[in-house]
Amino acid sequence: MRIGEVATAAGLTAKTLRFYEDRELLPPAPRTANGYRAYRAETVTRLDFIRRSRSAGLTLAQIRDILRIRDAGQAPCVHVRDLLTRQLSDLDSQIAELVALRSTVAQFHDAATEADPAACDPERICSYL
Amino acid sequence: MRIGEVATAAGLTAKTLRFYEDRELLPPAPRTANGYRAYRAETVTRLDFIRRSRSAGLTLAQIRDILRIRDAGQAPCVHVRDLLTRQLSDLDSQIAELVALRSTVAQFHDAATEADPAACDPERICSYL
DNA sequence: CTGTACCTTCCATTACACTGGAAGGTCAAG
DNA sequence: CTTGACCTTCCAGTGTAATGGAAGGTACAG
Repeated sequence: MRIGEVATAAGLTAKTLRFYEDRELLPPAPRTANGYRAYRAETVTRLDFIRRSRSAGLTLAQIRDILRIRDAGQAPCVHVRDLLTRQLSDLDSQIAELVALRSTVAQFHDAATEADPAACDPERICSYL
Repeated sequence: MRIGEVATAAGLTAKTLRFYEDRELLPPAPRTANGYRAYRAETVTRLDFIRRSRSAGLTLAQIRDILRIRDAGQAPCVHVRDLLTRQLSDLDSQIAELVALRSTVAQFHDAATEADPAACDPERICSYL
């Protein structure tokens, strides 16, 4: 399969596949006589895995590490479990941060909605913030 | 006041102040005979405003726009109110996205915790994802 | 022979807010 | 006279995941 075929099958672009090869998520593809990349059909499966992992919010570097373990012939279970645990707690922190920010902004917003524009002190630039 | 003094007073670095000048959050500072930037004490107030705005999650471009309005002699109230309204709804979307992602990851994580590593199919790379 | 649809590499760019470093000027103290 | 702490400009890089485009090679149809 040529790069465009694989890309279409995986719902990506040829550019992205070359980029993934550069980032070592795909092994260097064997080439045909004219220099075109020649992929096996399993590559689509691998790209599906990458897509699922991306949808779990894993970075390309994290996915690359999982793939390296699998490519070394080992089961990446333990690694993946740890990754997901960390990902969960990262998400919890991020959500907590955003919720806190939301409440700060909501306060500013309430102040801005209720306050009297005439009370503004130009020195302070904006009395709502 | 020289740049280092102002930076220290505002809890920033001289680099950041030059960067803010470049991004037009600070007007070009007047210079002393030797070319050093000479700031008035009010600059610290302006930087405090910038800090408060940053802590509300506003971008430097948004803050720059507020400052432009104020520098033009007008009260930026209405603009700020709109900005905060949009900021609130942006935050709500972001939080919703992260919460959804968290639930996806939690499912993967539960699968990874309960599943049997022996059931892994190397072809699929990782049966948890 | 030409058009077109592919493919190749390499370099630059996007958004965000800085940060690092090079190369050099200025000023007061010791 | 040198050391050290400042200051100046300008260029490049950080991290993320691609995307855009130039310049050129390949394959096949009409």
